[in-house]
Amino acid sequence: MTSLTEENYLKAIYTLINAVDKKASTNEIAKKMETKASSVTDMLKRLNEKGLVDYEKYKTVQITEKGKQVAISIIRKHRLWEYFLVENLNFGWDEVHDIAEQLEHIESIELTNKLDEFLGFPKFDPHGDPIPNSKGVFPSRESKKLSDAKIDSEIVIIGVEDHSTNFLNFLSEMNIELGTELSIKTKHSFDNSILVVNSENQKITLSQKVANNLFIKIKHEN
Amino acid sequence: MTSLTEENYLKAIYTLINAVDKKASTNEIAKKMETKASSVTDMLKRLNEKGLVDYEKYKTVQITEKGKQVAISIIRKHRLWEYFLVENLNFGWDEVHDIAEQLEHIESIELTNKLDEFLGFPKFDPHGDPIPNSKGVFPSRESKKLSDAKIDSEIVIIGVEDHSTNFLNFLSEMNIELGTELSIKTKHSFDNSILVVNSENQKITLSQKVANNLFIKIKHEN
DNA sequence: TAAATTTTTTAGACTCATCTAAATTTAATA
DNA sequence: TATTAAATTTAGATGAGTCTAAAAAATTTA
Ligand SMILES: [Mn+2]
Ligand SMILES: [Mn+2]
Ligand SMILES: [Mn+2]
Ligand SMILES: [Mn+2]
Repeated sequence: MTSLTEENYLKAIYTLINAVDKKASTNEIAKKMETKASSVTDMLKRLNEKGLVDYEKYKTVQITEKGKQVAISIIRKHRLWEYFLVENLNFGWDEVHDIAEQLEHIESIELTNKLDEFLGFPKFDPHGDPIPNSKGVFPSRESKKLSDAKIDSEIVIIGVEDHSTNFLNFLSEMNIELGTELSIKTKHSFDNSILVVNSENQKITLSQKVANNLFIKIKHEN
Repeated sequence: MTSLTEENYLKAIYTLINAVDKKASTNEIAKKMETKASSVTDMLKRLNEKGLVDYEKYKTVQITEKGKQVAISIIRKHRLWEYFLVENLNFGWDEVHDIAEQLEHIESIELTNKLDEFLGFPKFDPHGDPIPNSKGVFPSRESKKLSDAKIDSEIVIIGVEDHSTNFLNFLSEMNIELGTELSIKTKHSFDNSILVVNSENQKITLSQKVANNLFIKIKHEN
């Protein structure tokens, strides 16, 4: 039995460990969980006791296979529910995260799998994040960023790195969503911003920060 | 803010008060909540403090308008989710209650209303229980029991009083579900059992206990 | 390497929700 | 009405999860 709180800690630890150049230190976990470092220490002891993490004091924590499976299962549910909310209930992609934060803790393997089937076994959620299957395996995908795209190439937006409502709203204003096709026109070397053109011939200038937060698939490299 | 636990207590108190010949005594609440009377007393103090119930010690509790609205909102969510699970995810009507017990606590009025819309604003859940609308109003319905049906009348099963998996399984074995049409043939006075015939000419004998747990609509009274 | 700073852990306290055992009040019965 | 029984509340304890303040360890800087 894992409590709602334990599940949230495991998810945070898992994503911290799997992010580049980040480690699951007490402070990092506290920041992600919006709690205090002392609370994290308490929880790490408990998770260690339950065999969900390997923890020795003053050393950075490692997640066990058991803990990893819990984390992946929570991520699977989160992303499936987000997909449901956007595709079936007509929510915007910027409105679903908080609701999915609640739904991801509903405990019923049968429910998760039937939901997956009902949705048609989607591989990616509304933000382009991969959805692990019922065995916990993530679909693979080349993950290039818009900032890596070459001039004159044609690309499709397939995901976002930053999931904040702020960023998603900004993209909507720029007429960018998942599936949007863009041609790369110019890269300005003085600020690394990129000029792109969409299928309706609109010119859009995107800052390096924005380009760094967009995952793409390359259609053509001229 | 109402916690998950408070919501469950309010739902229990509400249904106890609205059931015939039952009052929301400490012991009754404890029985329904599968907890101890002393825990109930603690919770009643807290709910009273929050203005969700009117409670004075040693007197039976009353629910306030505020508490009633919370309870109805939980019931609304419970029944909408049950409907979704049966209609969209292909669960059986005997499998959905426990999952709905979890889903009913998801907090998002927008989600509830969008789910309602997605489902086509259903009026009754898979067990025939009325679903309150977004304003908390229950659809009305004549609620006759099968045990009240007259000989030679034709009726439709529209609901169950007993929601236990046991009873629902039994009904499935008897080929009875919501919408099943039956003709009342004989009432045996010595044990009050009823002989009915379904649309496929199957003869089914139902005990008084069963007949007392089935809500019906009358189609014909010959 | 020693001092200063940052990170992490511990100690102790708090809330929510629960329990058992005992005390109190209410209801039933003789 | 007095006694007994049942229902209810109080007292005190526990566990999960959190916090602040202080101590201890690790890291950085001089
Ligand atoms: Mn999300
Ligand atoms: Mn997502
Ligand atoms: Mn139910
Ligand atoms: Mn129901």
